[in-house]
Amino acid sequence: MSIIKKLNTDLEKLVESAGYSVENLVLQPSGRRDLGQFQLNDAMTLSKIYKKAPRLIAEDIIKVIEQDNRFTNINIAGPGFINITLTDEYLAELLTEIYNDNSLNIDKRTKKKIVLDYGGANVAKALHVGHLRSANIGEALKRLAILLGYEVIGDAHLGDYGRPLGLVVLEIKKRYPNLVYFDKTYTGDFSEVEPPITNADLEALYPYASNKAKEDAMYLEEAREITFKIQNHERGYYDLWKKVVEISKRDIKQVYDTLNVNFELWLGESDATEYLNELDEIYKNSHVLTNSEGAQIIEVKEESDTSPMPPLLYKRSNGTVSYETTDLATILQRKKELNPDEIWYCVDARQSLHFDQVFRAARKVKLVEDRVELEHIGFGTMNGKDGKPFKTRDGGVMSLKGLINLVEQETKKKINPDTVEENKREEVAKIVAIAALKYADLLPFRGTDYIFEPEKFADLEGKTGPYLLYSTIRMKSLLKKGVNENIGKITKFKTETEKDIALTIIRLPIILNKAFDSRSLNDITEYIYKLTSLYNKFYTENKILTEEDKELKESWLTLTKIVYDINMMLLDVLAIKVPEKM
RNA sequence: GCGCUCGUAGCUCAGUUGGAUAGAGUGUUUGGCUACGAACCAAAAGGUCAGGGGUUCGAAUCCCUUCGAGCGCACCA
Repeated sequence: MSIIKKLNTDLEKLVESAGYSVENLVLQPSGRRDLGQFQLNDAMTLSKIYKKAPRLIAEDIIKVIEQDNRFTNINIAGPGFINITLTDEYLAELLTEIYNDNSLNIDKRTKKKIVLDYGGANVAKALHVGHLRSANIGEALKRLAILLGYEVIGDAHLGDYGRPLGLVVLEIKKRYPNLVYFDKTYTGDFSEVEPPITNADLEALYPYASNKAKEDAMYLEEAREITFKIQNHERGYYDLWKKVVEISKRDIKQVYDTLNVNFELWLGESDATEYLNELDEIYKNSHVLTNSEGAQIIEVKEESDTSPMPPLLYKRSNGTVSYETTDLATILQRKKELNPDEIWYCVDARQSLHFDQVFRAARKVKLVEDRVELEHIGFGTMNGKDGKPFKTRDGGVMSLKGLINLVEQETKKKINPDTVEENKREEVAKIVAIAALKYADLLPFRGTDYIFEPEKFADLEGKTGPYLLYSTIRMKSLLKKGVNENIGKITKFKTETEKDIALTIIRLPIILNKAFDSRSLNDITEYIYKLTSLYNKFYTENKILTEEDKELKESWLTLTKIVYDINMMLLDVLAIKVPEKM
């Protein structure tokens, strides 16, 4: 159990010993730091239950708290706020404990297995700025969950199955009609044939084919037929499609690597197709499929609905499966192959209706047991200044590679030539650029839209990734210079700033829990900034290495080490790397 | 039309299981490097929390309502 949690429990017992039963007592940082470090608001809530003036209750409570020598400066203010301060000795003791065992500053949870579906990459399409959030949030949530004791399997779940692939294969056929893949008389092994296509070709092919399909109904129909052929594993088409996936996947993986995003699984929609027959059996036997305008649908309305709920499209009238259906097949696949306790989808919030439908359809036939949680972790759209999904000046989408490059140009200019060797500057500039990008992206709350400005990501001062890296490296540098000094015990504080740092440190478990429960990283990004800026203030207020009071010097170095360790841990959760120097 | 998400400082965003005086960053003005790394630190100015009503000891937060924005509403994924 974490120190802060134990503190809450202890106080809860104290309040109970005063004659009041209280649930989930929370020691909050005081809004009036001039009156105390923490505040308890429970006297006001209790007054309703016990029908007694809150000030009288507060007086009863402080009488017992005063008996506990860990607390000091206990007072009542306003309608019944109880302010509490920890004694310096006790606070110092807590910090020393944390230094010796950082598990005292984290609340582990009971282990569960989570399959996390994130990334959102599609085959034959370049990753663009819209893919940034899913990758960043998904990867960070994964790492956070692991830190808290879960087992997490991240799956890229590539979009490798729908009409886009039909379009791409069709366009390849138009341009290279003589490829053996389209030769019905060819009987050889396709796996040995390399199509003359690069990833760059694919990225250009798809938009071309997509636009053409919008104008040309015949073309669209042809693409549909090819999609159908691929889905039915027709020789040649199916094999070419597999090659396309392979080429594309290599490039996608490279961009994710740059972003420190690593998937345990690289399955795609198509990998679930081997479960389609079984899925059909399940749905047919349950008699939930109905025909509608030639298509098969599943009604997912529920009696409790207060608004219309459209049915789920199970199979299109032309026989192809919809992506609702591949998602259902994927649930079945994950159930069979991984048997998770929870399945999370880190996907754009605009798809909430889709997931609502899929989850309902899955529940309807118990594709997974009721205990298995299915959760859509939707995130907001990156909009342009006009409030609409971001487009570049010429109306196109900005590629992720392009954005990374842009930020890297900025970080390159600021690398310190005195500390970073010339042959490492390129690499360091990249690490710093990725930090800037990821931190800026994780700073707003997950669920709301935010305005995307490339310049904002290239901003390197203030509340930014580079600020955190710079500060953390400076701490490390300090610790290195003080390597022969005593470290390991905090015995005293000299300034209020140090105590603020200490109080921030012991609140870490609350932040981690809140971030996890809200499935958003902004609590963590805010917290690292808060901790770091407090430390920087302390750093400029005091000269640590030349301090003559030995105990104070040891306290300061120990405090530095704790902050440094927390920063390293949290930056790792955010999947942000820290360079040696910058 | 129905539904979802929102509206907080010039700009970009936090804060919403109801707590005291609504916070950051940026921008503007100003001060601090012969000092452990100045991508740093400090200070000032900047608010009708979209408008109105309600609930109560207390509302940016909960309820109602008006206005405004974005998104979604089966044969794309």
